[in-house]
Amino acid sequence: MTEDRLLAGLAALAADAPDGLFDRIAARWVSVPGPIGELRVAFTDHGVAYVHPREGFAEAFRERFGRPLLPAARPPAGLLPALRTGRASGVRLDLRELSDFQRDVLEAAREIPHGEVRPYSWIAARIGRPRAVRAVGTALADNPVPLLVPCHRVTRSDGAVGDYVFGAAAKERLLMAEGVDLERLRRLAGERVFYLASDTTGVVCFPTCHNARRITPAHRHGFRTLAQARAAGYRPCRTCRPAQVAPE
DNA sequence: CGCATGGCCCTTA
DNA sequence: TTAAGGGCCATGC
Repeated sequence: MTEDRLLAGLAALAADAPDGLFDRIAARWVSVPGPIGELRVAFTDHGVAYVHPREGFAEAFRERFGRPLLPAARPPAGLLPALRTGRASGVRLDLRELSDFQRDVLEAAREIPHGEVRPYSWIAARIGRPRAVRAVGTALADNPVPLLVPCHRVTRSDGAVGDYVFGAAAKERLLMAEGVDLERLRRLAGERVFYLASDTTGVVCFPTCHNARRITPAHRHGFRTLAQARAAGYRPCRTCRPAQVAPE
């Protein structure tokens, strides 16, 4: 269409423009392998701006950003290892289009370690808006850079996996590939256990916290709420910070 | 213990 | 300016 040619023309002009101009006008894209199939990734000089399955990528990008796209010769620094390992700390992100709230949500989600999960309410508390739980879900649904911001590691407080921008099934696959024992989490949730404590350390954790995984069964105690764990004399783990959910 | 309900808050139309 | 609705949550049967 003529609109596409106009955009392509603008992009070509922008590509030859002085430093800094290009990424205010356009973006580049590459096709890369991802954990759930081939992905296309758009980026600017500021970092990765968009991650989307190959199917429908260009249309979705245009709808969202309304900017021209040019193919890139090579992926941005750190992208391939980030997607291969699921640890994305080494890749820069371009989140300039987002609201402050959305950026806060994504930054909090980025703190969740590989192989672990946290509730939506944990994110809400972490960014200082403990009641904005639904809004957190909305912000994650709009995450422009899934996988790099691991929104698949945000799950529901009742133990269910919850929804995902690429579908709940993909979320489960990603988590299992990271070593999250969903079966065990479901079993615990069935017993209404959402926190695990150790009577040797006196610390209470989220079940997937790497500190919780090492608790010897004989010393492990499950709790339904953080308040109950506290009442039993446990203090919240400083690594997984379950206190974020129920401050006080 | 599964389901319904009211609550909350950010974004968009 | 307002209103509606969403990757949720806590509570109450």
